[in-house]
This record gives sequence, C-alpha cells and structure tokens, in this order.
Amino acid sequence: MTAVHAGSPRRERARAATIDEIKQAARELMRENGTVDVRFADIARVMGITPPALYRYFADRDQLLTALIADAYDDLGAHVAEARDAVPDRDIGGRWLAAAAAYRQWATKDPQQFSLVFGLPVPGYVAPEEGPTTEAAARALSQLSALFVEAMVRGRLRKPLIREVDPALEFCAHGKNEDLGVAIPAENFQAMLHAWASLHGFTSLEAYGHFDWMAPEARDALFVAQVQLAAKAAGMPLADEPRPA
Amino acid sequence: MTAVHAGSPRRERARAATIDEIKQAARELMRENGTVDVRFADIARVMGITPPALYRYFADRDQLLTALIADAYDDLGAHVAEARDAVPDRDIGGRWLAAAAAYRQWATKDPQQFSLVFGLPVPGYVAPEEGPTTEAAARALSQLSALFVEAMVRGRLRKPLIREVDPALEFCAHGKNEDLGVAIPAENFQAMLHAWASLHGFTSLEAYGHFDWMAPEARDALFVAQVQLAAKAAGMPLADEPRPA
DNA sequence: TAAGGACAGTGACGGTCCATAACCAACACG
DNA sequence: CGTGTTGGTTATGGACCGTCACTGTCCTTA
Repeated sequence: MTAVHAGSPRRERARAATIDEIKQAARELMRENGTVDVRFADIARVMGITPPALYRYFADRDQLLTALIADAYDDLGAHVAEARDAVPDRDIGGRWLAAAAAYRQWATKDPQQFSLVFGLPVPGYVAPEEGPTTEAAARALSQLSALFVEAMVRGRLRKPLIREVDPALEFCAHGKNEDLGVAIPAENFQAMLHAWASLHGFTSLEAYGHFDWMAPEARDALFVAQVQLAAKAAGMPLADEPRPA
Repeated sequence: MTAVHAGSPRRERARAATIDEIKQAARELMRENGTVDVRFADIARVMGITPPALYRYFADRDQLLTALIADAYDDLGAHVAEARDAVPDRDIGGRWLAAAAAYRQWATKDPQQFSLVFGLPVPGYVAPEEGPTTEAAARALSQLSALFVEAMVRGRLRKPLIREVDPALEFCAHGKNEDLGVAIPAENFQAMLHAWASLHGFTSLEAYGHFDWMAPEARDALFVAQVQLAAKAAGMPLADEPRPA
C-alpha cells in the first residue's frame, strides 16, 4: 500500500487522475445532499465501480476526508489570493475587501467544504499534527495575513483602534513574526486576528443559515460594513489613501 | 405514539425523567468522544436498556437531535443571561463583557453542543421551520440583543463607528424592532450584528481549535480585546461611564 | 518475446448501526 | 377483575464500512 515504487509515469498519471475523480465525486455528492458525510457506496456508484475498489486509493474514509480538507484549504487560499490579486497593489483596502469577499463567497457557495475546514474537527482526521491539513491551513490563512504584511512593508499600516496588548499575546505575535518575515507590531497583529475573527464570524453565521431572516441585499450590506469596520479598527487603509505623514 | 392522552401524572413524570435521562446520556457521550454523532446503542448501554426501547421516546435519531439542539439553545441563553445579570444594571459594558465571556465559555467547554447549534445544519433536523429549534434560537439570541435594548432605553447607546446603513438593512432593522419592543436605530442594529458576528467568529475559531497555537493567556487577552473592540465600535459604553451629554 | 510481478477491480463476507415488527410484563382505570 | 395503554424485550431486515481471496491487465525485465 502506498508503494514507494514510483512505478511507471503512465500508471502514476492514471492513478492521480482516479484519485482526483474520487475526490471530485465526493465533493459533488457532499454538495448534493448538503452533508459532510460521504458514502463510499455512492462514490463508487457515481464512478461506475464497486466500493472496495476505492480502498486502493484511500486506506480509510478518514484518509479521504483528510485529503478533502487539505484540498479545501488550498482551494480557499487560491480563491482568496486570486480575488485579492485582481485589485491593484496600491489599493490595500480594496485588496482586503476583495479577499474578504472571496472568503465569504467561497463559504456560502459550498457550506459543506467550509464546514469541512472550519467545522467541528472529528477525532481521527485531525490527528496528523503537522500533517497535510495543518500545512494547507497555514498556506490558506497566510493569504489573509499577507495583506497586513503588504500594508506594513509599504508603511501604510496605521495604529489600530485597540492599542493595549497583553504580554502573552505580544509574545505570540513575536513568534509568528518570524514566520511572516516582517515584524508586524503586536497591536496590529492583534488587530489582524480581530479582523479574521470578525470576517469568519459573519461568514460562518451566514453560511449556516443564521442570517436567513435577512434579505440578500441586507446581508451584502451588512458584510461590507463588517469588513470595513474590521479594516478601520485594524489600521488598514480603507480607501486608496496616500501614506500618512 | 406521542399520545395526547395526558395519562396519569405519575407516568407523565416518569416519562419526562426518562426523556431527560436519554438526552443527558447523549450529551455525555458526545462530550466523551468529541463528536456530534450519537449511537443509540451506546445511549441504551449507558442506561442499561436495549436500543429499541429508545424509540418509545424519540421516533427518530433526528428527533433526538432536534430536542438536543433546542436544549442547547436554551442552555446557551440561560448561561448568557445568568452571567450578564450577575453584573449590576448600570454597568452596561460589564454586562456585555460578561455575556460575551459566557458565550465563549459555553462554546469552548462543550464544542459539540456549540457545533450542534451553530454548525452545518444537517438536512432533516433543520426542516421544522418555526419548530422548537427556531424558537429556542430566538430566545437565546435575544439574550444578547437585550443588552442593546437596555443601553437604548437608558439612553446610553452612542453612535457606532460605522454610521452608513444600507436601505435594505435599515428595512430589516425596522422589522426586527417590532420584536424587540424598542426602536433601536438602524446603525446600532447593524453594529449589534457586527458585535455578534465578531464574538461568534472568535468563539467559533477557538472552540474548533484554530487558536491552539496561542497560549491560553494570549487567547484570553485576545478575546477581551476583541469584545472591547466590538463594544467600542457598536457605541456601547465600555467602562461604567456616566451618560453622555 | 515470454515470464513474472505490480496494480485495478470484483464478489463474498463479517461487523456495526439504525429502524421495525412481534411479543410480553406491569400498571392504571372502569 | 379484565382491558387497554405503556415500557420493555428478542428477532429481524437493511445500509454501510472495511477485509479477504481471487481474477484480469498492463508494465517491466530477462
């Protein structure tokens, strides 16, 4: 199993294609019945094979889920990055808004995938610890923190609304700064997390139907206001302003 | 089934007790294996009866889940209300902080229950539409909005940071004001939802382990800062300040 | 080119879990 | 004291996960 043999490139490609088809079918089924549960029997039926055949590619249902989670992280990261990079470099606020909107849209379009990534971790496929999901998560979320890094290196990051930072959090911020490559002030680091949590909260509530009592336009408006508030509070330039004196 | 017979009060009490025991056992098991999944067999085993006996009390696994969700909402609402009311009336900011902390603590202590209430709705037990879960949800969340109503009637609600309100959202706000009994300005209504989303986002991320890389003290600090920011942005008096001129 | 091996896939099977059906004991009530 | 309701049992069916033994096919290599 999981032979390291490297085999022939021919087989390798076919195998990769099949793995991809399985994951695709799983996502499709999840989308259809609106659940994270996937039945091997259904996947097999869709693919025109028998259930046991799937075990050639995934040792376990959990292993398939792990792969799907990693994929979902990557997909989220890619969506955010694409939307963000579609806005000119200098419009930092616009880039943040675009990234946030992508985050939201990705979640509402596919609540199952969102739940897969940000839902209650089921013991079993969270275990790997430093596994592919953890790495994928880091990659995806770095797409958001990159905005703050950008703003920082351009000298456009202002003081956030909340300036007091607890020493413990300051310590964490310093630790993370090593990963980011740039020294973001602890207060802005804190604000960055606030912004993420705020964005995530709105997204999560909406994706799971807790804003269904609102008209779609109202939801849109609320979202924009929420994201703008987060940016404002985080010291992120909102409009395309000149750098502060 | 679900006889309307009313029967003898003796039997009624016994039945209610059993139903409660079932739900309690289910919660216990959920807590133990950290999942929302509950096996009827396990519940029965814990209770010392056989699985089919449970069907005397719940027609379905979904029905049990529905009951658990409603209970969870009520529990959350009770926790929030208790924590909030433990702080003197005049300290509005303190009441908000206490309520938010209760929301957070409730979620982190029992992520399964939190996920039950705020997770991906599984088609089946979300259907009722105006069912017990919807009502329970309204009750629970009104514990949060009550803070804004309090602040409003005491004339302590200031202008929020974001003042522009989209007409669509304004319309929604007016609709909800009828439920609240007090006319909260649309801009503050919007800010209230921002505060909830912000609180919920932090809570959700933490409960599902996405803040595990932070030290507990750092998380605590981040939370307080987040909630203070939300209050500040919402025009809610933070410290026990005198009413504004 | 022929033999050996790796790999994809199948059918049969065991275990677990949800749910129903048929049956039995106990209790309330006329 | 009989009768019907209620709470419980055993037996059973069906769905699904995962394993096993086996077959066919393609690749590799001598």
